[in-house]
Amino acid sequence: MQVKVRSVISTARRTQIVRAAIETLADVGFDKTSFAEITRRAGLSSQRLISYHFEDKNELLWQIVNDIYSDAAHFMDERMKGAGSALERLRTYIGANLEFLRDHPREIAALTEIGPHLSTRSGDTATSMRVQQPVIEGLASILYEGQENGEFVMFDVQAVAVMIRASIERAAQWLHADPPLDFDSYRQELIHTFSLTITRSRDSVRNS
Amino acid sequence: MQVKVRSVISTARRTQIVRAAIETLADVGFDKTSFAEITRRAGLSSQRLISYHFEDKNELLWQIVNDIYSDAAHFMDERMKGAGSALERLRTYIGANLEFLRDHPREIAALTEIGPHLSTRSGDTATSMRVQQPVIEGLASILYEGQENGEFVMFDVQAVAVMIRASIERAAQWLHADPPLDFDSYRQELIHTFSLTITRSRDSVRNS
Amino acid sequence: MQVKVRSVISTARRTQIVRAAIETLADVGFDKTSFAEITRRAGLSSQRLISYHFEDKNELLWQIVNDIYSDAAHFMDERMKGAGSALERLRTYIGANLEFLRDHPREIAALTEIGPHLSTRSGDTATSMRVQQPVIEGLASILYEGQENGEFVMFDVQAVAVMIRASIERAAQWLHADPPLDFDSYRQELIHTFSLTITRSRDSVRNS
Amino acid sequence: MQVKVRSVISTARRTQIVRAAIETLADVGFDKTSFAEITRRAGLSSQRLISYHFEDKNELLWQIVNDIYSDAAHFMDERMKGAGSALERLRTYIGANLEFLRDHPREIAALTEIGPHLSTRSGDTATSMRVQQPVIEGLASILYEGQENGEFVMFDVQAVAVMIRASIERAAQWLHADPPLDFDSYRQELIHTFSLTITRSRDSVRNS
DNA sequence: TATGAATGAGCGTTCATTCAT
DNA sequence: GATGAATGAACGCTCATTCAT
Repeated sequence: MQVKVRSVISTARRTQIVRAAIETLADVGFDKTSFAEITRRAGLSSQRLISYHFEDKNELLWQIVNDIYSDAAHFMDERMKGAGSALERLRTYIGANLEFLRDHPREIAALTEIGPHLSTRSGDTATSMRVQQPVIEGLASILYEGQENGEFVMFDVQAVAVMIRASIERAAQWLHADPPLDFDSYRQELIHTFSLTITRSRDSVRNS
Repeated sequence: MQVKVRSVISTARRTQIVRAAIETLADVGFDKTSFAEITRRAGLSSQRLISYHFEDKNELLWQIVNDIYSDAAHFMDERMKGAGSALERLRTYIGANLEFLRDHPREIAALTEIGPHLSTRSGDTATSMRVQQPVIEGLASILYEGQENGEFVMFDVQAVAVMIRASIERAAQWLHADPPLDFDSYRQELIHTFSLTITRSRDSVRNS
Repeated sequence: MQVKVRSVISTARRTQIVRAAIETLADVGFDKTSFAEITRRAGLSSQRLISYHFEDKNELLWQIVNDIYSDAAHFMDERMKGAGSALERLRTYIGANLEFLRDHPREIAALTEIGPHLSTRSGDTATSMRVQQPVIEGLASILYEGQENGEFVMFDVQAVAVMIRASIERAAQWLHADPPLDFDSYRQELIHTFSLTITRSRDSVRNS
Repeated sequence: MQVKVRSVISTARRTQIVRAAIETLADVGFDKTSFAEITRRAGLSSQRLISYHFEDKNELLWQIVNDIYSDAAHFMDERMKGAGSALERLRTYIGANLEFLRDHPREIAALTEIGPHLSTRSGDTATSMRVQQPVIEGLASILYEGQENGEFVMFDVQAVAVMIRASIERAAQWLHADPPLDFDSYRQELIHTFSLTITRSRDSVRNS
């Protein structure tokens, strides 16, 4: 796999542009995030600077997504280090995720805006599913682990993973809504709810 | 408030256009849903027909949203009729919602596409929050009711309502993903999880 | 086959634009013939007028080519009417072709400029060969006819047809060069040369 | 006239670039032959390398043309050495020209692409005439010679020279067309046709 | 009620070239 | 001798909308 070597100065410029693009996306939304608008906000000398440093708009978008995902992954790894049992891992996972959301509202907003507009590098129709799938799987692996070692009861891992991710991600928009969701309360309810459901047998109550 | 009177023929045309717009949105996404594209797909005589029957693009979008919400509301009302207790109402609410999602994939897809692009009539920055707020409140009222009559324990209603809505709405994209989520299983897990959390006291287990 | 119906006014506009495009191509060459330049020269109110009346640049190009070919075909048909024998037909063909070239220098210049830049409607790589092939075949049919009825001797029809077309078409640029080619003299030499070669047996002199 | 002195290494680089440019022109045509594209194909380290070694694009184009013309001239000189009479010289001229075309398809393709885009060094509008004029004159001198020593009859030398050049040059595109022109047959017909016309008096047959 | 015609503003992208080492 | 970085100008094209019947 060919890895492009970039100079220090080039990398710095790319970082600057990515930063400006994130701010622009968060402020005015995807539709109005044109190269011209980014240029304006970043105070770049020319719009051409962007197309000079990025192959095309899609490459810029991917760079943004990757940068943010890298940050998030690094943050998560740090937090997950101390976690032992599957239950503890799950609680840490949820808590850390919510904290990242809370502390990086603009990055998350940018991600949300970009979501539906990502094209695969080969030009195929984009599908945000493809980006979310591995995220779901990461969470699912924690749940499987708990089931295997007997910490958790049996349940539909896929379904529960989707619910947890949905509940985490949806928090992003409500945390900065007006009035905002109460962060600590939401985290507690979220952790409580899913700790409960994965530790209580489905035998007793069956519902249509 | 001024209420516009429309002739039968005008209403029929609007319906036709709304239908075509929904199909277009579901097929090609928001970005490519131009008046020209809708015109093409609907076989309309002129693109001008759309701007004649709708003030502007935003009005068309609102019409689509309102039409679909009306359908959904009507469907929900029918299903909620027989439900007695708050718990039963909640379970019916979740189940009916999921069924509507499953049975109206194209309408939901259209709604999803439109979501981030709705502007208020006054031209202000759009906020999908404003559309979702009353939906959350509708659900919250069921939860409050259960708490008041002692069916449910005390918990953060707002938080739980958000989680439930998130879990419902996120189902839409996974139900038609490849491979798809198992509908019945997802419904069961969803109902089970939230039935559990609203009936079990938070006293015992406190988590960070 | 779907035939687009155009209003009188639309057709007039298209004609006006095609005319302006021909003049522009003849004056400044293909590279500088942008929509903006055509707009300027034609005194159009907006560059958008062109993309309104033509699907894209390629459609405009094809319209130009077709219009000129139609004119040429009509002119040729008129002149060929009286011609009887194959030899007479060939001489008329050559003479009429040269006259059209002489009398329509700007159209020919436009055609020459467009030549290498035509794309097939399906977007495939263009090949000027595909446009020239039928022209060669039209000429070849005259030569075959003469061979069959004994007016002409046997020779490589394809080769001679290519030479005649080359000699005709190349005249276009020299007729308006500085100093210009002498039209009457060129016509006479051209007709003489090929009348001779198609009526003299190849038996006697064979050359490497 | 100022003659630029170039180092060995500089000359080698120029040659490399010229070669890459020829291949690019032959493969993708003039329009897509940008510095960036040439750089890519040649595996050059930077697009800047081209503008470093060549004043501007036009100088690169002229270098290509001159290089190819030099090759052709050298090839022609070799072949023409043995030819004695004017007729023999003409036949050799035609044959050798066609062979060069056949054996250097990519160079000829490059030349054809460049043709209409050459500008004079002073920046004036290009004229391919100026490049072709001396070529015509070289051929015309053979014809004049034959007329003067009585080998050929009297005819319009300019006209016949243009026809011969046209017939030679047009062969280039048909030789590599699909299906291709038969090379040997075309050469024979070409030589036969023009041998004939320059040795037969115009007195007898006069045509309109 | 419907339509054709027109339009200004904006888009991402491409180009050869220049600046500064 | 070579290079990275930067740049203004232009391109074809798309958009929702307005004008005028």
